[in-house]
Amino acid sequence: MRHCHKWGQKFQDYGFRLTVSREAILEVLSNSNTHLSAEDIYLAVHSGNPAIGLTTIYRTLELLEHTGIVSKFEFGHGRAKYELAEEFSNKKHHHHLICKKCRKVIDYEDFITEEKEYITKAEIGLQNKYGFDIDNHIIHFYGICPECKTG
Amino acid sequence: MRHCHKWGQKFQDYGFRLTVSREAILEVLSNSNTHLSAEDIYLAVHSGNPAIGLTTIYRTLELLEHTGIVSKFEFGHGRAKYELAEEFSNKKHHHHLICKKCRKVIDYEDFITEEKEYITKAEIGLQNKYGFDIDNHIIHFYGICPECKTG
DNA sequence: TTGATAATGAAAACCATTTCCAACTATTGA
DNA sequence: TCAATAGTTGGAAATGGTTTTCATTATCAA
Ligand SMILES: [Mn+2]
Ligand SMILES: [Mn+2]
Ligand SMILES: [Zn+2]
Ligand SMILES: [Zn+2]
Repeated sequence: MRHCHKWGQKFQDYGFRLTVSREAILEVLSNSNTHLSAEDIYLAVHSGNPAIGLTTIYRTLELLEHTGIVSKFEFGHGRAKYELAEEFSNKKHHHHLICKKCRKVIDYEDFITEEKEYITKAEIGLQNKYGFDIDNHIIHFYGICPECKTG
Repeated sequence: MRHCHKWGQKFQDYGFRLTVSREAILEVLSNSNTHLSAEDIYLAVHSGNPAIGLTTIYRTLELLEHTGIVSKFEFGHGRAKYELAEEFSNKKHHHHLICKKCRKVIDYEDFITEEKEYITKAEIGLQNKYGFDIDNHIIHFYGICPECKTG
């Protein structure tokens, strides 16, 4: 095992090999504090290792999402965005505030205590009523950001 | 004014013409109680009026979303889904429970009282802190449905 | 080493959505 | 009534993010 990052073990536990490309992609994701598109990651990885192709980025992201190491978001802007999952990130549990005009996405960590209370109650109730095993949720607020209001 | 549907007025208030195609599309949307893709709507509309093209479906849906008559959802399954907005639908305020395996989407209206309490507080707080004008929110729960668990 | 299996890059395919454009339709004002 | 104007339309083509294909290469266990 090359590195002993927290994600490395989990990834290998799934039977996947921790290759140079895959580590480079995870490196980019953990050094970023925003949401990255596949192309963003491709360009960043490329500067250190130009041999890595875009196909590998997509394939790796699929595995990382499947293993729960990264979270994939569709904000409705035509391309998926990725970020390290809560468990592997230095970011806290957060949700998203999205400007409908300029498409800016803000991470916010406010009101998480109140949220947790509501989410927990809803999850338990929905699991009982609909028989789902719920393991994830998404909350997005949509509006117009201050820059777009005045601009 | 051909019909006096609640949406007709709003649509024309925006300066758009209420054409046969557009009414046909709205008719399909209001007779459905699930989320429809552009192609779903195209096929349904086609049975009554084969002259209406897919391009018109997309164009009309864009206008309807812009005027707030329909809501557009990206569940992450490759195609957008549409449903009549709360104000024009006979459905109540609801959110979505999504199976990660079979991609089934369940509308639920449970825990809306508790939700409203949390959402209102968060909206006000976020508007103050980040200066956004928030007018919409989305809550999705992801998990595995009972059929996919046993199947 | 060796052989089996997994991972890779480049090019091509895919496919939902958008764009273009020429024809058509509704509205307006002489 | 009749243009002139502006809005709407369908089909074909283009777009662009993502996935598939396939031949080659890297990894790992024996
Ligand atoms: Mn985020
Ligand atoms: Mn719904
Ligand atoms: Zn903005
Ligand atoms: Zn299912």
